[in-house]
Amino acid sequence: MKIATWNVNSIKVRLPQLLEWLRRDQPEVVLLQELKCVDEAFPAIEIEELGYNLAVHGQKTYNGVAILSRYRLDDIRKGLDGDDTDLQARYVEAVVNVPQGAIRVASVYVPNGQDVTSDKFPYKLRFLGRLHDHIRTLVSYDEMLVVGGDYNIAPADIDVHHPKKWDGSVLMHDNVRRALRRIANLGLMDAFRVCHPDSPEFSWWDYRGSGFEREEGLRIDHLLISPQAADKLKASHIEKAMRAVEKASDHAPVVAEFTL
DNA sequence: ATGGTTGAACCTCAA
Repeated sequence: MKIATWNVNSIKVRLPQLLEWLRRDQPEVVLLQELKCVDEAFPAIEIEELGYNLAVHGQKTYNGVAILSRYRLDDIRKGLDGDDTDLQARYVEAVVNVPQGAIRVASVYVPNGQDVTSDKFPYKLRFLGRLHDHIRTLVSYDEMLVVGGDYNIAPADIDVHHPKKWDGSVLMHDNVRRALRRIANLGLMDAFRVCHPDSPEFSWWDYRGSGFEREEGLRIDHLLISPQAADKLKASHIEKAMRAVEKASDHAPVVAEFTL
């Protein structure tokens, strides 16, 4: 059973790559971020034709998240509690009905934060606090849980190609790292890091400055898994080759494999 | 050198 997360940076532009990848790798569940389209514009028919059920939480121009699943989806939830003024589409959750039981999954697009002096930075920290509070409830269900997405956080220096160069960046700031550890401390593990304790691999490379060609990447996309899911974890990898194609997203998919 | 690239929508913003 493969569960993957991928920030597509526009589902419209990336649809041919997504369809080809779904046909080739056949992941059972895919968590998408940065759709950059409203629900009505989501290419549901093309994806459903490949056998996927959908939970889409779209938004015009920015953000937008979705769940694709080969199994039926129940209990679909869109958005996080804690701030009625936050209208950004950054969270969608559902229960995947596998024959062996149920797996709760969520696709999350944590705000980038732009710069520590920007008002987007405190918004990022507040969002992470709301995510923490919601996950605290989810872990109490004692079920297989996978919260995947673009966290816009490199958890440790090994997750940054050149930590000195990125010092001060909102992607590796102490406060956001602390916010992520606070979520992990609820009992969630980073699937890729569990499988590869010492590998300096990345999931995002900046379009600017030929980041990918220079191998200047960061690992900011994660699959956080509950102990019940970690017990079944078999492998995890990053689809780096998908960052090398023509018209690539700036993110590569991160995949975790489970033996149910 | 305070740049550079991409996407969506608009003539700029967000990443």
